[in-house]
Amino acid sequence: MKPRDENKIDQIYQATLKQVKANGLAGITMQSVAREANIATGTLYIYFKNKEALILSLYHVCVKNSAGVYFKNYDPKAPFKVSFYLIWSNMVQHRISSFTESIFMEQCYHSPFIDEDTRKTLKKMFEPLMNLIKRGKEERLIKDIDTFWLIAFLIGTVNEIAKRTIYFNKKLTTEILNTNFQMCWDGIKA
Amino acid sequence: MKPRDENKIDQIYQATLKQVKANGLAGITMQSVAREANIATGTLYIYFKNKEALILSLYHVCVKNSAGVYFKNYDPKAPFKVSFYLIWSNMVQHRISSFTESIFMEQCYHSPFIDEDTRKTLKKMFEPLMNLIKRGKEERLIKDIDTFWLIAFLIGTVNEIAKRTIYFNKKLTTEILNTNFQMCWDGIKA
DNA sequence: TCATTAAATGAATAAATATTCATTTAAATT
DNA sequence: AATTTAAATGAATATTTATTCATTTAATGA
Repeated sequence: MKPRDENKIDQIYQATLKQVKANGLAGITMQSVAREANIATGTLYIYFKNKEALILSLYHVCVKNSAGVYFKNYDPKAPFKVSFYLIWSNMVQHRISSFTESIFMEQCYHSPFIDEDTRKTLKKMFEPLMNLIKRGKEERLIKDIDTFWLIAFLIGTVNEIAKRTIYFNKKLTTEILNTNFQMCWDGIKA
Repeated sequence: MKPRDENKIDQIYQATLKQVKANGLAGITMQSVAREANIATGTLYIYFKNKEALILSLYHVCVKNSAGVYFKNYDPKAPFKVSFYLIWSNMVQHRISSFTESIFMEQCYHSPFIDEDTRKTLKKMFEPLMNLIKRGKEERLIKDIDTFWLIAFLIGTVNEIAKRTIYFNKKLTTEILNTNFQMCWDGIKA
């Protein structure tokens, strides 16, 4: 018997991301995804039940991917600021290197494809970061502000740096990264 | 002769925004917009040539609306920090009170509807803010960092505060607003 | 009041898009 | 090499959605 080409799923995912980046979630069609992936339209339906399943499945893969990367090399025993810098910079770098995934996730968030439950799983992704922030407050290193707003502050800066790096075609040197981190740190430090 | 109901255009805009908030740009159809606006599908085509024209036209209205509000009550002769707080808080408040517009604009940005030129008009909107930032640097009140990244920092925080206020159904009290401003200010101050 | 004119309607049609399926292809097993 | 099995194909079909248009409605001015 003929086995599945296990590369194909990733090929389809990549094609979908590319299409979403170019035309938005509103712009993708099953034919355009198939064309981009160099496969027949019907083949999509061997790997995914329908369009919704494809999008949803890709969404979950993207969420999973991010979560892992954010905490790469994270050592909970390292000093607070070291850990904080690591995670902050992981987030910035991942959002830049996986920018199409980020856009895709953002667009999914307000779409008929993602339901309320799916939305909630996103929250769990940030639990280790929440714990780190709490630790920073306990150690009196950062401001005694509701963790919710401290994280809002972080995520906001991270997102916008990534967006602008891509849209305005900037090269994010270590110097620029550190300058941006400095603003962020000064914002939250006690 | 029967005159046009001049309220109708706004009615259509509001219906479109409501639909986009609920289902994303990928989820709207001319029939769903018409239903939401309590008019017949055909009536949409009296006011707009086609779907693309409707979306594009609404996009321009939204951009125009934001630009004005951000600089409401702005007095260039006021002290820097006063002006800065005013504009920052105008931005936060406008993004919250016009959240559907914000989502819509964000989604349009990556869609087949908006072209490169249209995208550029967004940049002009922030020119007065750029000038204020430059003044702050000249007065040595804020860090000597590329205005581009200072603005990225601001916009990032503003966007995320607005998003979270809405998504997590928070009440943005003056106290919380000021706490958030403090982080932002500490981040950019010299 | 009546005639005129354009708005408004919504069913009908056109166009775009998702999905299916009969057929072909190719890997694996005998 | 022949057989089996599922993948792959892409044209055909089903479905959804955009757009049109013959008809009705209502505001205006003669």
